[in-house]
Amino acid sequence: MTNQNKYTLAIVDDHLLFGSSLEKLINTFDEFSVLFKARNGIELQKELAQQNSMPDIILLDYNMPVMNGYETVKWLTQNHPKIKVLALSVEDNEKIILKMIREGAKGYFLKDIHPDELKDALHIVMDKGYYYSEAVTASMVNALHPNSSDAPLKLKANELTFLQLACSEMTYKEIADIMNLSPKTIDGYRQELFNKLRIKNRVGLVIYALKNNLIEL
Amino acid sequence: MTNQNKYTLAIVDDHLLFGSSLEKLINTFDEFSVLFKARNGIELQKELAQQNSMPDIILLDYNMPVMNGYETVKWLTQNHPKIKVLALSVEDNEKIILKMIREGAKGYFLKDIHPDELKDALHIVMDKGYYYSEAVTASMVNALHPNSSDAPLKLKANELTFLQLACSEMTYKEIADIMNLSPKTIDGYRQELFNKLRIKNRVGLVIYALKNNLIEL
DNA sequence: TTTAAAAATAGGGTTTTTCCTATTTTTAGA
DNA sequence: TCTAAAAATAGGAAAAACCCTATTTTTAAA
Repeated sequence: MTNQNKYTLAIVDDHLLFGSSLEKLINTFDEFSVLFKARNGIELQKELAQQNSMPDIILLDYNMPVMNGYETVKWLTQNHPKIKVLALSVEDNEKIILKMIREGAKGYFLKDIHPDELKDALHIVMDKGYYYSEAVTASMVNALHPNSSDAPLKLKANELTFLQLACSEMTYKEIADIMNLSPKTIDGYRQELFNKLRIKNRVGLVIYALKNNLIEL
Repeated sequence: MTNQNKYTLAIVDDHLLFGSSLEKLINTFDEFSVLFKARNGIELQKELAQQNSMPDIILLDYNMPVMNGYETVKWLTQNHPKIKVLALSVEDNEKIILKMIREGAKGYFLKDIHPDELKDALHIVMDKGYYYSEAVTASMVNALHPNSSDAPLKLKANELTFLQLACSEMTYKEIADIMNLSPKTIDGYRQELFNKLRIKNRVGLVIYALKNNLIEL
């Protein structure tokens, strides 16, 4: 296969070493070659603007500091719908997977994938237009099965404030003073949150707040 | 340079794609070639046992599920002191850096290093025996500057277990059952920890555990 | 084997948290 | 202005958490 006929890729990853290494690997594949690399979505946009030919596939890391995978794939599907985006991540996180696919990614795989599987995936995505591994399929099945519905669960402003203050060593009485409310009102917030969040005690509150990034440590 | 004269490396990383890619990259360096790869410390031990020549350098990922970077470098410095270990991680975490260096790693760098810098690092480590980047040096300086004293504060095994269990919605009575101790003993641990950690209540325990990576969320 | 230190257990009291249910006040819309 | 829903407040009581001091058991070392 001549170089002209190869499918071209772009790699978007903030880990230089990984990006460069992956480039070498892909260039050993007969039918693929790397057109360029970028460190984040912004750099990608610049590269695409000054490139005279578009890549067929973009390998996109989810975890990037500047313009992350989610924002980037969103931008790509709007501005370059022909380019197939494959999302890449270290995390086997169902939410991320679904988010990326909803936004238009044609596939998703983990960084511990075997190189042969990557090669297969590249072929398949050029062939069929998408590549969904078993893990991804499983996630989608789960998503259609809203058993453990993970609705964002909106908290009212006061509830949130209380929740955040509860993640400290203050007593509820002290929290009531700070919020300028009766301790009994605070007690109401507490009970309401216990019910909503299906938790049993104040430690549950702290854990919930942490898991949902409602407080910083 | 003939293949015979090249310095040899081993790569230990649980992310297959990264490991394989990195291998390709390193094999493009004139003076280095990859002898073998492993996915964790256990696999590395097996490989070393059946290999007839030892690698000059081992590139070791810190984050591995089975036998992690810390344990692996410890084992290596004891069993293969001649092999130079370079630790590799995505996290710019001072504690990890220092831990690895104390255990005998000859260098540490982040996965967003530039390939050229990696190449330089490999040369330097073969030349001088170690490679400490600016980031690492900064960490060491900080370590010698115990301004914000972060004394590790050793907890006894039982205290630690209790602390971890306390970061749940269990009552102390339930924790006592699990640990097969009297609730009074648990109460003793609690009080002891409150004094040691200068905290006032159970929420303080949870926060302490989180801040010191004693529990996962 | 003796002994001192460490670990575990106990008693008992105070405070805070947790859990009901019910009433008053405030707010927003008809 | 009237009214229903939401928010705030209250009382009371059981459970859990918290605190201090003291005794028994276990452990390790002399």
